[in-house]
Amino acid sequence: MLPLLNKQRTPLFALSYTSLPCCHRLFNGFHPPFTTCVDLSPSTISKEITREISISSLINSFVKTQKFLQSLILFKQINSISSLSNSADSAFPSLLQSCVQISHHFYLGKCFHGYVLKRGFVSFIDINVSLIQLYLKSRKNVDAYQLFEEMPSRDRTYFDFVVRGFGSARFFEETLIIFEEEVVSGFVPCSESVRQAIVACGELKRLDKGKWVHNFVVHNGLEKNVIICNLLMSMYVKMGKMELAHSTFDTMEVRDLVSWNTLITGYAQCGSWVKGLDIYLAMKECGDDVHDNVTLLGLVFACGQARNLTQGMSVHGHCIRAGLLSGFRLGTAILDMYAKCGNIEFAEMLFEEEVFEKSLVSWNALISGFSKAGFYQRAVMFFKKLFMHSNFKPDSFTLANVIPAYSCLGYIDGIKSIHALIVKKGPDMGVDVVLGTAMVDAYGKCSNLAAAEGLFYSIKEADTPTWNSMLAGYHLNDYADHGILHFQKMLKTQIQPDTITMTLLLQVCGLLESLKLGNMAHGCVLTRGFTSNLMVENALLDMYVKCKSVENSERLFALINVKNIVTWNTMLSGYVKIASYTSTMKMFSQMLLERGSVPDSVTIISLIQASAACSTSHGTDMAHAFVAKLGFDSETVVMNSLIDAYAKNGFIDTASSIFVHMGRIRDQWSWNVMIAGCGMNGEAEKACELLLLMDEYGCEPDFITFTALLSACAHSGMIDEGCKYFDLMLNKYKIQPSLEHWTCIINMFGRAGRLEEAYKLVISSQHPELCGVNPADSAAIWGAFMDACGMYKNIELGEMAGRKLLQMSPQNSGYQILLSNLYASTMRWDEAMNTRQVFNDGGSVKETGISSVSR
DNA sequence: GTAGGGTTAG
Repeated sequence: MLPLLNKQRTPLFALSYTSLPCCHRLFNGFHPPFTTCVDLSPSTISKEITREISISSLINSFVKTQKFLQSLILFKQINSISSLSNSADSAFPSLLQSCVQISHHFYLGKCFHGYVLKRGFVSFIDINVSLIQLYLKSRKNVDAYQLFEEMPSRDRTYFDFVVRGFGSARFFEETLIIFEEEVVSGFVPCSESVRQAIVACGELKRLDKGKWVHNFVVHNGLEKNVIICNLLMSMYVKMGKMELAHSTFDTMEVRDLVSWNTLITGYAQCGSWVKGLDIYLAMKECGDDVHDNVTLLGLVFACGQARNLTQGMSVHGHCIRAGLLSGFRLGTAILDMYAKCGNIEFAEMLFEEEVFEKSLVSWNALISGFSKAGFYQRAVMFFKKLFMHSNFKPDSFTLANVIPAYSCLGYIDGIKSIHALIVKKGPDMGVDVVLGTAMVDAYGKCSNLAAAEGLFYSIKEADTPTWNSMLAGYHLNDYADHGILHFQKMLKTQIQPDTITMTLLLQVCGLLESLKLGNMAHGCVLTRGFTSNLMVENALLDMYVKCKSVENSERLFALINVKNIVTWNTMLSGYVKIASYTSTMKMFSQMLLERGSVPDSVTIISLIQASAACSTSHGTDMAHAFVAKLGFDSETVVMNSLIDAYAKNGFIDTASSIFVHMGRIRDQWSWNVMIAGCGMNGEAEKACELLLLMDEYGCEPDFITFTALLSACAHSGMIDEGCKYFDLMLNKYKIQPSLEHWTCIINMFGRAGRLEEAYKLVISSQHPELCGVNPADSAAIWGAFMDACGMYKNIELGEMAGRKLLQMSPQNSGYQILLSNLYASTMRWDEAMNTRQVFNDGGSVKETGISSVSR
């Protein structure tokens, strides 16, 4: 085997490589390890080598015995000796093989490519092929393809090799091109190449090419090849062309279990689980082959996708009878099926009782189940359990499953620690889109838009859901203008908007209450053909409702053929919004007549609001009775709305007794609504007591609680109390004051005529580091102060504030209306009229952002 | 060759 490697000669090489860590391995197997090392000069090596052995043969021997690193080291050494630099020429194919086999192959390969070019060997088949292989292994498809193009003479073997190479490296575009070129050049590709070409068509979803390859198969008599036909079926399945997959199946001369399984799982994956089951039954009847766990896996998946628990349980029974439950992946699939069908307790039981071998995927399926069913605490608990007490390490699936649980619980710290985990050692965010998307969504939900944006722009392969998540973040945090810009940016990319994008876009338009933008979005919905989707239609309806366009919403409502509860609720809430209570009632009666429309808590809330508003004395009582009759009295949201209605109509005692009765079903909103109710009814002291009680009951106040409390104090003139709670909000609860808080407290001082103190507050609100007020809010705070000046007829201070406002945003015409009000308050009518004239010429109030305060 | 778990929404 190694005629040139004689034991007496080998010390020469061993000694010259002693500085390398592989020294011991170098001649392992040829002779005993060396203990003495003497440094030899290159000239000595040179003499020794040329005298005794052929370098190429030695290198080849190394490669044949899989001593790849050694072969490369030897080459490097030889190459540094100029007199020997050409003596390894015939070992180039072997050396390239070594590059392919060991790590850092790309850099080594680049080096060798240089040598190859220098020596003019690039068109030697074995060298070209090895270089291609090398580049493919380093994922450098462009370099590899260039080598293919530069190859002057190509035979069938060469083509087949390159097709296989690109195919198995999953560079499908190139695979297909090279395969086509092979056929066009008049060669008949081997069956392995045909297989690769079929797979490539499926992955690229190129139906035209797929049919062309199919045709090739038929014309070359390959349809007897079961594997090829199965692959053709699988290709059609991947393209969603089940009818073609089925017809291929029908024309097959020979079928095996894989053929049946491909068809069954194909139907299962496209949602036709009934069809999948039919095929399964047909297969049993044929007696063609006995099903295996892949068959059942397909069926279980189908039931899970279809959320068909009954059928799923029957398949489960089948698995038990067939004794396949503990088999390959089946246990996890069944667990997942139960979780998807909402039977999460059973899924947990399967998991805990260990009826099958658990894998990381089983953990992930369970965590996903909890997360989707809204059991966020338990999702987090199992995640922690996996992290601390199992032998598995969370992967990107685990994280993507637990992230929504964390964000729905508002655990920003949990989100941040997962982020740290990803950055530290986890999957690369830029590569894993789904995980990145989940993180963007989570930051959006936790109102950390800066983090969400930072992440979003770092995701290289952002897809539609990623863009949607960012859009959802803008919507959720009231950044409507950013949302519109985001959508416009999206249109400039290759990423296609889907129904969710359109829904979010319409919501953003609703947020802006801009009919103009809404109409444009409507146009977009029409041109992109999203009108047949009920979710989009409901969002469209909601947009018109939010823009208070009764005419458009009624027209659209009439056009929606199949309505669901959301459609009705949107319309009902719309009528409530425009105070058209008789229409609300009429629509509700109409809804009850419609088959299949059962009111839910959202419906009832609109009803309560309408009844309470149209008949102040009895309306709320009637609604209350109705709530009890329909059994909604255990629904927190409904009862909160009832408290609100009673309080708004001045029945604070009834509101209070409902609140007390609610007991355990009270949530943060119940407390907020009750505190606000007390404020409205002049019971600010009671509101303050409720805050303390809320804390005792373990319910933490939020910024809404303080909005209610501050306005209660403002209305009752309890300035010192108001200041105390403002301080509490800032320092104890660490809540950043919003525009509403600032205007409320300035208003409070204004009413009491304590303008100096109000002024101090305005100044303190302007420190961005301290309070984080944005420029638009800042202007609005000055506006509120001007209002306060008007109330106390302090023209001098008011004008000063006006100048400040003008200086801050010269484009903003809103300040003139405030100024005009200020003059009017002291009956300086001429000045008031003049200022208003400027305003009338100046444009719309809506855009100023001040109008809400001046009202 | 067929093959279990993930993000976005009314």
